[in-house]
Amino acid sequence: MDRGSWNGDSMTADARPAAPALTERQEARRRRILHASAQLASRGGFEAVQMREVAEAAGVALGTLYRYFPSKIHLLVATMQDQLQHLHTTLRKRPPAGEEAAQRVAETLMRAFRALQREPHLADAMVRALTFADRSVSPEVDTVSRLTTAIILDAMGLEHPTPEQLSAVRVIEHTWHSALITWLSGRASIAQVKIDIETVCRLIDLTAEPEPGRG
Amino acid sequence: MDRGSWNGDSMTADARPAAPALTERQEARRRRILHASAQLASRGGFEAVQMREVAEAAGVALGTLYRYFPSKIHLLVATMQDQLQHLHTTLRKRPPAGEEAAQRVAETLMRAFRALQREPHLADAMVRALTFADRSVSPEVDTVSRLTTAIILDAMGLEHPTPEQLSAVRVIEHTWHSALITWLSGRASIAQVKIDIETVCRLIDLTAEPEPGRG
DNA sequence: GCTGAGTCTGAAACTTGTTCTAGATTAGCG
DNA sequence: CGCTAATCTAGAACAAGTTTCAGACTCAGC
Repeated sequence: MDRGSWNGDSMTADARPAAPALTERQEARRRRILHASAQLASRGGFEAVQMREVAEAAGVALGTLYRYFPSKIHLLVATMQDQLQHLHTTLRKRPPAGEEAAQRVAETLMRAFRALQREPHLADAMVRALTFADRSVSPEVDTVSRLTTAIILDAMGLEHPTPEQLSAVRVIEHTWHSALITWLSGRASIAQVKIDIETVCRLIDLTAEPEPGRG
Repeated sequence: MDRGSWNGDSMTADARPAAPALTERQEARRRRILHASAQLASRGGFEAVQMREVAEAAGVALGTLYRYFPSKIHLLVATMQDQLQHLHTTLRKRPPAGEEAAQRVAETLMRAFRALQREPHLADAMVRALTFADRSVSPEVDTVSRLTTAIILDAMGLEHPTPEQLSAVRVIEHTWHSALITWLSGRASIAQVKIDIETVCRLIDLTAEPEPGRG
């Protein structure tokens, strides 16, 4: 059971060694870029996020954009990181209310899903980038994955998941991403996504280890 | 220029009407193209499948390639269709031997997985195309999905699945695609993919309904 | 065999992600 | 303040997917 050494409390998902303390203006540039990216994505999805337009909207030269984010995929995955962090904070303020872990996870994911429905184009851009990412984006995609895992574990209310439970969580994540894709590409309805999420969440019950002293 | 009327003919149950009786030379061209695509993909994955190179390797003009497959994604999804059909035939010759449906499905998917491992670059190209496909490729992606469903249902040995079981199959497919992606991008090991597949296949047990009658 | 519609070819053009270059600006430092 | 290295800018250039077009070819029907 190796969980790596990341501590789940702080929001600094800084798993990259090469993050040498940006100046204030640089931090501002970075935020402008991410904002422009999200804005363009919201308007027209993956294709609408064109690097020249992002650069212009962010008031930054194309070369600079590429210095901050080495590819369009990197940019969109970073955008997703941003949005997920937002979601995580929101969710922590109002945790799901179900009695069973499976219920709570399903509710959490459906809440996230509804948030995505409000900006389907943005969802499209982020999810497509996430699944299209190749090895060069692995660290960033991994960060997103860890964030998602954290959100699900939060909903389950688990501090020390068993390997079995971690596997169930991974499967839930798989289903979550893939179901999103089928919805985004118009091959599955919202109702179907809901059913799939509820179906996969039943896996949690299978791995629910009877904790000593509980029930 | 629209190719116009394809409706005058017999209405076969085949849900692929976009192929109005190719001549022999056209069929040959199509096969050459798919072959070239698979070959280039095997060598260097998604990026190595360059439309100009596919055209040249297939001995066909670029415009012709685009007439047969309106985009690189269409081409690669069609390539996947081809390979899946192959796999399906192979699997039917030697069906999985497990006693439980869940076992058989897991075995089937692991067999498919091993086949993909033999051509990881090809797998990369096909799976990336599949998940990156947008709405314009929905029909083709759907065909692939139905093929996959058929393979899984075959392994389960089901003729008339319940909606619940179909949902489980969809979740298995989700997991299958997404697990493949994490493996291809180097974020999950082969062992982990195996565990995830086995985990999700446990869902089948949950929906295993006794054959005669329902509660 | 001749014709006309549809198809194929070769090549150029266009689009958008990415890279490169030369000069201007900024940040850190003595 | 003045210096130097790093960063930023504008813009050209390059790469690969896609589109377009004029002309050559194929094929079904006469």
